Amino acid sequence: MIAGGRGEAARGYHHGNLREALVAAGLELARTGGPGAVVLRAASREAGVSHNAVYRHFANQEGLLAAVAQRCMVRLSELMIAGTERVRTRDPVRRAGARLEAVGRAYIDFARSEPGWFRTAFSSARSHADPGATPAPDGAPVPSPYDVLRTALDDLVAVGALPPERRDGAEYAAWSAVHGLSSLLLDGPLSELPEPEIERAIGVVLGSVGRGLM
Amino acid sequence: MIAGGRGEAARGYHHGNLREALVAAGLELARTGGPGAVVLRAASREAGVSHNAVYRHFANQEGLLAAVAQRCMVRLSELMIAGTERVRTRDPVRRAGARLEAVGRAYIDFARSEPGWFRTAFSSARSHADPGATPAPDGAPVPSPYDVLRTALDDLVAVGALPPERRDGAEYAAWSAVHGLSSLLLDGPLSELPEPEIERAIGVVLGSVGRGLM
DNA sequence: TGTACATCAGTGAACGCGCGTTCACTGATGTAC
DNA sequence: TGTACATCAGTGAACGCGCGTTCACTGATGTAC
Repeated sequence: MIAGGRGEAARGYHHGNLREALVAAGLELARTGGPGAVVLRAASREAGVSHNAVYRHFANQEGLLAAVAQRCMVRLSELMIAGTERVRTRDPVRRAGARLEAVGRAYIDFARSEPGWFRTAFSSARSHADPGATPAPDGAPVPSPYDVLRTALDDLVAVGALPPERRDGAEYAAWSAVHGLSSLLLDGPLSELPEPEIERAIGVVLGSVGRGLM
Repeated sequence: MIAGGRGEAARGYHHGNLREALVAAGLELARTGGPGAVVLRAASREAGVSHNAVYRHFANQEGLLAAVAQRCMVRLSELMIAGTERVRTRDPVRRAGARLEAVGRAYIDFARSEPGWFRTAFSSARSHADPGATPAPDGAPVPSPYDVLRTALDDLVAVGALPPERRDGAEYAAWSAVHGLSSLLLDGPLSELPEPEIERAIGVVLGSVGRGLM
């Protein structure tokens, strides 16, 4: 009961897990304000700590932002994985197709329901999504969104739904379509579309991805 | 020789065309630094004028940025139009297809060659690309990028290359793919791809757009 | 078990920065008579 | 053609803001003996 997470107890001079608290505060800031809102002083304020305590755990503000961005990327991955796992279709061919669609839908859902996090995930100049697995928040490695997409495409080939000669580069097409729609819905002209039209656009894009691969 | 544009002459107390000079300065700032670099004081500095003179021509900094963003959007439109006009194919069906591809390629080229302008064009919370034609820099109305894309798709239907029942919503699919690839190449993980692989990705995406429509 | 001491994780004050915006102003321009 | 005056487009000083970062510091923690 003493050393527990965020409770009042054991909050003496030493915080206990300030790094984690700062990332959590940064996530809260990013959620509403996007990457620009992840500022050092606000994060430390929210963590209840003087602002230069941050330098004990991060090289500078950029380091904090990078940690927050990576966390956002992990959340995206988790949602994509959860999406594929929710598919219950029995037929292998149809299941592989449904999984690819679920991956895309999860991506777009994340962007729409958590725009601040989505923008933050892609804010750091240099990628966090690209290289294989990222060290996860709780220790277990989490595949990148890119990995999740690749797996879905590989499965499509395995069940014979995607011709092997079309597999090469297919991630570019699928990823671009889904990422582009997400961006346009958040910051572009499509942000003003009424909800039913948005749903239709999502359907069109996901459908076109499927057909475009064949 | 007296009232000419940017020359030394006739630069008395009154500037002559300060609004235009400020937008030009803003464009220069946006070109290298993106939307975040379009700050009031730097723009007025570059225009050789005290910083509060800006308020004679724009309500505030946001107004200046909006004007710059709109100009970026117009440039994108112009490049897309120029791209379609460069197509020389005779056969109507193949020409319509080549034009759509040219539109997409121009879009991606703009993003890659002028990333600051591309980001600025899509920076304003509310759209500048969506509604019909925008009042152009020199007076003549310029169709929005969206208009250009629509025209290309309509042509595709007109020549029978795109089934009419596929026309509806087709702009979402095409635009998303091309915008998504542009974004991923600028700010996402794809920014680290070697040049030949980037070319391949562009080819894959444009090809998939074509197939996805059919 | 007790003590000395190194290390670590915080504090608090201060720095300089560029920003957007407001204020009262003044010099230039153009128009009415 | 000349003059009075309103309007307009700039100036210059000042405001308050929150930011990132650095400095010298101090209280807490853990370890060697």
